[in-house]
Amino acid sequence: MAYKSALAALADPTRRQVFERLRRGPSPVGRLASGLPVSRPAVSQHLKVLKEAGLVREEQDGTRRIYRIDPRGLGQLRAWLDQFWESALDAFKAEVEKEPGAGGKGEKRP
Amino acid sequence: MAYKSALAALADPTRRQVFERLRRGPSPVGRLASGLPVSRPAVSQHLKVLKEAGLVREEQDGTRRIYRIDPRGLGQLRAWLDQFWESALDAFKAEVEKEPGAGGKGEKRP
DNA sequence: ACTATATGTAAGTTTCCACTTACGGTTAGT
DNA sequence: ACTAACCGTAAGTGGAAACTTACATATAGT
Repeated sequence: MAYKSALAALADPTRRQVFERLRRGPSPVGRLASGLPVSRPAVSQHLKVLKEAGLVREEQDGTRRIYRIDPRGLGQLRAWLDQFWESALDAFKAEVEKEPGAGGKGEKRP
Repeated sequence: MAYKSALAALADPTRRQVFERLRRGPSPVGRLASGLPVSRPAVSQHLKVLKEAGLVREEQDGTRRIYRIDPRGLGQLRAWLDQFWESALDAFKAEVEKEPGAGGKGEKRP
């Protein structure tokens, strides 16, 4: 049931920027904050939300904390999405089979 | 770039309930609203957001509007997620290969 | 034509959240 | 021990957004 917090976390634009920046590899907080239009404490708060959603992992290295993407939360979100994906495809297939002869409104060359 | 609005749309709990209810098949607005803890106009507003995000489709049938899940927005969201999925797996693999002999902290049977 | 049903929209309110500034804590170096 | 660097947390504030009530619109049936 962690897909809920993952969705809420990735909904915010700034938080998404932080997350997308981590896609290029692990990084300490200060480096993430530089280049972003918000303050460093804001980035810290965003990282906390991402961490609680299972989307990032934290590792201490001396005085800095290295953050990296955690595949766990990503996997749960993907699994949740796939449910809808299969349902939507099934429904679409069933609807196409229900219309026998013509192709419906989307007919090619009238 | 529609994955942004899709994420924002699915972040809200009530909107997610509407969307998950549509997973069982198409439905008019009134039926969606009954059984939800919010008013019917609220559901209408949520459906508008979901529609603009490409997550649902609308079809008029007499005096009612039938809503159903639209695979388009779902697909874009899935594609965006897969980028991170592959990146995260690559990074994880590279990190494992970087530690040669021992298995790190996760060693089995010390 | 009139009524009832089903839905979208406008206006207003309240709650929540992203952000900033200020502060405290921890580690490395001299 | 003292200083500097790096980071998390607390408190406060502005703005967005989810919700309700009230109103407008369109279709179907008699």
